[in-house]
Amino acid sequence: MIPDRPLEVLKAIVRDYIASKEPVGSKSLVERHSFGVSAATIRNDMAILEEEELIVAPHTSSGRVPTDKGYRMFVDQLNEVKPLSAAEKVAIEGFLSKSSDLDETLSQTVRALSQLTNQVALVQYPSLGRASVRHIEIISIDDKRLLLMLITDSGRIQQHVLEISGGYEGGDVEKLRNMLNESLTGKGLAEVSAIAKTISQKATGKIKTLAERVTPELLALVDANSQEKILLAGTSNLARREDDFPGSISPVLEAIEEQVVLLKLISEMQADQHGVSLLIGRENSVDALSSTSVVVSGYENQGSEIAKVGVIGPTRMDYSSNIGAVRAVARYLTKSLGGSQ
Amino acid sequence: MIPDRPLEVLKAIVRDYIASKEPVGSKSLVERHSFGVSAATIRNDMAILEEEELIVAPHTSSGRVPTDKGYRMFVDQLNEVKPLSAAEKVAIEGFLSKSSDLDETLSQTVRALSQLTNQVALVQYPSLGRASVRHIEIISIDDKRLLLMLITDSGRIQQHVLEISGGYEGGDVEKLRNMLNESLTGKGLAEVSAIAKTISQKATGKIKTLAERVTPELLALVDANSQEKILLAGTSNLARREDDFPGSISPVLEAIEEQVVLLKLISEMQADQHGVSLLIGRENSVDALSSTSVVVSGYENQGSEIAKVGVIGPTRMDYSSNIGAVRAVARYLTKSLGGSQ
DNA sequence: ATTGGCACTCAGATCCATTGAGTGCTAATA
DNA sequence: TATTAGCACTCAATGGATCTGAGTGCCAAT
Repeated sequence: MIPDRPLEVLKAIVRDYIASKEPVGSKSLVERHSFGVSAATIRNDMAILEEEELIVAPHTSSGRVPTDKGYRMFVDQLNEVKPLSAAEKVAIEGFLSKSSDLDETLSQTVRALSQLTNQVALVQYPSLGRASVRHIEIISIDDKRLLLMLITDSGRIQQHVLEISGGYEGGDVEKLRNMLNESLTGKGLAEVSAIAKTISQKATGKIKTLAERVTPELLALVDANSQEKILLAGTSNLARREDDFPGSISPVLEAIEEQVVLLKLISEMQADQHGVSLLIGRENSVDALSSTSVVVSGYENQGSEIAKVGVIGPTRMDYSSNIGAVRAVARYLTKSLGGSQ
Repeated sequence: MIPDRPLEVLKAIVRDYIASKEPVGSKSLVERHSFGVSAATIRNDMAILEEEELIVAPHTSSGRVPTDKGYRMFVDQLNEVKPLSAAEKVAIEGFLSKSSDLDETLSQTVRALSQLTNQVALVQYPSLGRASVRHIEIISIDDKRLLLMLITDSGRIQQHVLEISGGYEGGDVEKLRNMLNESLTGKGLAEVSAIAKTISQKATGKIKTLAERVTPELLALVDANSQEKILLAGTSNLARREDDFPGSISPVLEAIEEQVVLLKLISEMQADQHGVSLLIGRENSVDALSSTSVVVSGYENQGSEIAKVGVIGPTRMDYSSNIGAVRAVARYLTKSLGGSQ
């Protein structure tokens, strides 16, 4: 629908604007790129683009700036993303190969991604969804307290200390633990609730008392596990791009700190052509984030996507390299999890 | 050494400047406060203060602004800090009474403090120092991986997943766990290294192999435990006070994200009169933080200080209420830990 | 020791002219 | 029909020049 040259012009505008932060005009455009035509022709093309709301002029008679729609068209046209440099690959490998511990892996990943892209990086913890119980552990810390742990097959470990009023014996704890593990290991988290109840009922005597104290906490853990969690890194990268935000950055930072908002945002995103999914500017529903874009990709364990990883930055970002970085990091993460799970 | 009225003038200047962000002059000073004297007299007093480098004029002939030294004198003169309102107390209680889990307690605390003060709040995890081993746990997750846990008496729980190449039996793991607990429980973290070695030597056969794999990881955990950790909240509060920072906030945010720097800073701080310790502006050694002040207080467990909690914000902050809030939160935290440990 | 008075300073606001990159339109051209 | 040169026009940004007012330091008088 949009002719060829105008499309090229759009791409050039986006690229120049990303590089310079200055609205770009027809003259500088013909100077920097070699379209075989004159500035006047470019102006005609720009009129088309403006008609389609792909670009807009901040003031009557100054250069043009891409709209959200313009950026969108730009990335949709993007058929190859900037691959990582060898050095970057090495850096990622170094970051990720160290640990087989989920917590560490994720926190290293998010830091790596933020350094790679110079954006705010985020990684979502593997969520309940398809997760199942790998192991339940109850440890007696002292005679008044128990440490309850839930380990899921995604590698996520959740623990909670609970206080016990009445006395109990080591044997009881062990019995309860075995009961729980026998009936729950391998079960999906969603099923835990129902099963745990029957255990409470089956038990007798002291163990029953104990079970009645422990199972609610176990369910709370499951709940906390399903309550998704996000790890952030590189917040200061946003601040460095202050000028890309209209009034002040602080509402943006606030919105990003608000995990619930972010989670809702990224969980609604579905990967497109590059295995990467993005929201540009007002495409996302959060008002404070109207001048930011989000780039995420899913990462997998055992063949199915378990959570997302990505970056968030000003709408005026280098989409090509950010998409490349996010995609690469997601792959490395998948590989790293696959290797150790 | 500094006469009475000038001191009062200093206090008024600090308060007015904090409230208005405008350099304050002699005239507005006599208007807003009822010194019984004229503006000219105030000017004389201000000359004294300027002589002592407690205040400074941004430009020849504009109002005065407190220097770091001025703020310092101000807070040192502060003999009563703003107590929390009833509503604030209720809010804290609500925040902190929920959990007996260290992780949760701390993260709730730091969020509460940041909301209370509208500053960036930070809490340091209890560090090794006087901490000792309460319990060591080894859990076999599957036939290739073990989960190693270290629980200290400060309530900190640290875990690490490690992969085992050779096969092992459940009994071996249990034996090793018992050996470790018998010899390490109650011992200070500093002693763990030496003792763990002798265990490796004492063990035989399969257990020895296992021990040789596990103890290094255990030491790494101890190390990670001694490697202090800080929890932050409310970063966006800094951004909201953008104008209080000369060029851009981003170097400030960067410095704050850099845990190592922060840790060094707060660990060198020693409580003064109010049980609270503060660094004002350039009193701290970090360049990027030269226009911020740090307010911290220690919190205790079993009678001795185990870590710090506090806020960091622009030098132009409301010291009185921030000191009050930090002190109160530290006390609540101490109480909350004492109750559950 | 305090004060009224006064000359002086200087950042910030306001106004104005200039500049220049950029536009839209039209008439000529390939 | 698509392209282009030319031209009048717009308007943000820039850089004085000027004005204003809050604030100062100092001095002589109380």
